Amino acid sequence: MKPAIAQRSYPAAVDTTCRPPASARGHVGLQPVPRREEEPQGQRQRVGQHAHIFREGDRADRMYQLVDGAVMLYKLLPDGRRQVVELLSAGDVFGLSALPVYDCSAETLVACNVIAYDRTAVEQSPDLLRRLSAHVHAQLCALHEHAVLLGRKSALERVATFVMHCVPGRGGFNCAGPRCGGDSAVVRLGMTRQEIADYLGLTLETVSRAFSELRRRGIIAIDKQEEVRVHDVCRMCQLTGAH
Amino acid sequence: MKPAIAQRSYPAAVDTTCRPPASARGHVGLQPVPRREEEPQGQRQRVGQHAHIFREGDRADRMYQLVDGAVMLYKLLPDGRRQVVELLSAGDVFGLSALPVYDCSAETLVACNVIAYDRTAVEQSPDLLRRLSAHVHAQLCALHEHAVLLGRKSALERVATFVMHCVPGRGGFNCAGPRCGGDSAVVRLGMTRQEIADYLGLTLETVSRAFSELRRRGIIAIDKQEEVRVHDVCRMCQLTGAH
DNA sequence: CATTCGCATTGACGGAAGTCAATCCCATCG
DNA sequence: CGATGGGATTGACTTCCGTCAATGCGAATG
Repeated sequence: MKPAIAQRSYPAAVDTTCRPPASARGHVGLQPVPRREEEPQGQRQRVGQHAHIFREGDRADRMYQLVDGAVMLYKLLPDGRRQVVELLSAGDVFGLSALPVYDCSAETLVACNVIAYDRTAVEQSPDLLRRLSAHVHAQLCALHEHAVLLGRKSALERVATFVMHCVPGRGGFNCAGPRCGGDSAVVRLGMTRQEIADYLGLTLETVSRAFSELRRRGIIAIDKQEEVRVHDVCRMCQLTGAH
Repeated sequence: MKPAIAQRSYPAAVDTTCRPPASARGHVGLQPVPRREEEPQGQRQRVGQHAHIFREGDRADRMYQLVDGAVMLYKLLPDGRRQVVELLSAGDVFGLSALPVYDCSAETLVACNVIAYDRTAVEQSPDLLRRLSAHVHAQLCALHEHAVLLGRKSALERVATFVMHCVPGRGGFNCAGPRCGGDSAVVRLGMTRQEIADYLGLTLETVSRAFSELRRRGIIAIDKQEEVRVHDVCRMCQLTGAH
């Protein structure tokens, strides 16, 4: 009956609005920080690690831009399956919604600084809107790319893509640069296997096996569990399926 | 070696820019239509069925809004795997890109009317930008929802979700309305099994089997291959995984 | 009417990835 | 230092879905 695709499930959402359980780690971590004049109508805030900035179903009266750190946006199915729908880094915009409520939850992966804007203020400031739009368009492209990953890539390709995505110079999937030499790189993942799995549409076991397979092939070494040394960036790049 | 996930593949893209083959059905179908004054800086155009409006890798100097009809946006992997990343209907915006080239291809499913805007014109018209933003935000939510489908749903759930998405009154996944009575509905899919498969991250055989399974369970009847009669909308809704 | 062509359906089979469960590896802490 | 616990790894088994191939079906065409 229940699909075998269910993966490791999260505590079931309590009601039909898909609000995640309050038992999730971390809690409100928003701390107002003295207003900075560079951000005209926004309010700069500091958020602790593993804290929720908002949850699916909350009233969407504010939107955010990430100054530094990393945030993940995720959605839950009522039976507890989770999908991380976006990974955000500095500059990215989140909390936009066409509806009066947020369509997903936002949780920090590390301590972050964000700028919070009133939703109405954004709509009334053409300048602000234009600046944010550029970021939104980039995120649309990233979502398209991620749909390809989720819909068409094998587990190994997904993990390889994810690792490449974490390589500093080559972030954002544009790893087809002219000099794709066999140089190495060290990558900090900053996410647990479970979080990676929920981002890649896999289970944590499959993610772990993929890492082991990459290690077995001599493409990576796993130094400190969260730290991956990519021996041959070029070979890794070819495993992503995009080249 | 080659992942078993490769599915039925399309003619391999010719170069590293992932430009789809010119052999794809349909061709340039843009026909300028007399300027209408309701659309300040846009140019209204008619596009034939199965025509490409732009292709992945083309210079992204224009963006579009769909007036009526249906368009699909897709991306190709170099080995020919295809993923339809968005299905667009009236009002939706497409052709935005953070890069100077389009990140995906746009092909009409039926004859359409579109409004084409110069990219620069949009960026300089606050009013236009604001109006389009609302649609973009809705599309972001749709992409999030689709990521959940691709990452976490079974084949049957994917197909059920797709069919529900086509039910007129309940489009856009908001099928949890108060009166979810056992009423029936007739749905025009307007896509081949292969196109549906490429949208849902499946193969056409799996899509076909899912339809057969739904028929076997008495939930739908397939009248004219493209026309599905949903006997019990409520039961169908429960199969989507979202309820 | 018979042919053809594109698409859909169905079956048999295999493999990639999910499930369940045991073990391992650190980091933290009493 | 040993105990504890959260995460990661690995193995055995299962299953969903992809692959390959045969057949069906309706529309268009000669």
